[in-house]
Amino acid sequence: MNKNKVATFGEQVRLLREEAKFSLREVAEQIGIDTSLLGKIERNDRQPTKEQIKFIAKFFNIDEKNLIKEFISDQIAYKILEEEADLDTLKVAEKKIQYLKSKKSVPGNP
Amino acid sequence: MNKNKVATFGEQVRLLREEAKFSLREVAEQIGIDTSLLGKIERNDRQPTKEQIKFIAKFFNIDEKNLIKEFISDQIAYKILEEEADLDTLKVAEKKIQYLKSKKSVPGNP
DNA sequence: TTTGTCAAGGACAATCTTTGTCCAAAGGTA
DNA sequence: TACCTTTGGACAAAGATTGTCCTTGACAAA
Repeated sequence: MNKNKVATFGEQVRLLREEAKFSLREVAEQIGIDTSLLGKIERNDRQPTKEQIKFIAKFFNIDEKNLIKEFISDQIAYKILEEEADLDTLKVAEKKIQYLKSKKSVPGNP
Repeated sequence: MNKNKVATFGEQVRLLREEAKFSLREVAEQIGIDTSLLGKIERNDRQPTKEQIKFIAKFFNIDEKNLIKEFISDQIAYKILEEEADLDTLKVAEKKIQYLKSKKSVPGNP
């Protein structure tokens, strides 16, 4: 798969599947879920569980951690869009992550 | 309030309240919620609704949009932390936001 | 046409999560 | 003691999500 192409989690899964020339049914069966559910996941109208992501990664033989990252970044992207939040909200979030990490690692802090 | 200080949504609300020398009860009463709930919001163990954020902004006479941004960035920060995701997940999210925005704005696209 | 496969999407029960309140307890102050 | 503040547990009510089943439409092959 083209690594430079930006695509949502679902789109990426669909691409993987189409490249490998599988039908939804074939893949869903292997993963152990309903055909319809996999279709929804590919269209981003159902969120996959961690388990399902693992199965998908295993099925297509791709890195699981990376696929999870794709999923989480999707969730963040959708949140920003649906809240109509400014892009720079991400910058604020980044600062907070560092702040919260440092906070946690200070000994004697709750 | 010091704009350079990074703090979570709840911490910021608490600071505002303490600076203005109000008790939880006094503020909660005005906002129309339980004292305990406001306390939890300040400790980030309950999420405020949009409505509550509006009331809080009004009460302390601060910019509502900005407070909402603080809230959303909090949510993103907590998500990254609890998923133990890489910081660069945010970069991926940013690309996806742009991608999704451009996708939506192309005429003749679903 | 008919048959078969595929994907899209609606409906819905089951399940999981979150919300908001009430209450009890701990700590402080007068 | 009496009073006030904050914390946090428990829990019903409300809300959101999941996964499945089923129907529909599109397309291709026989």
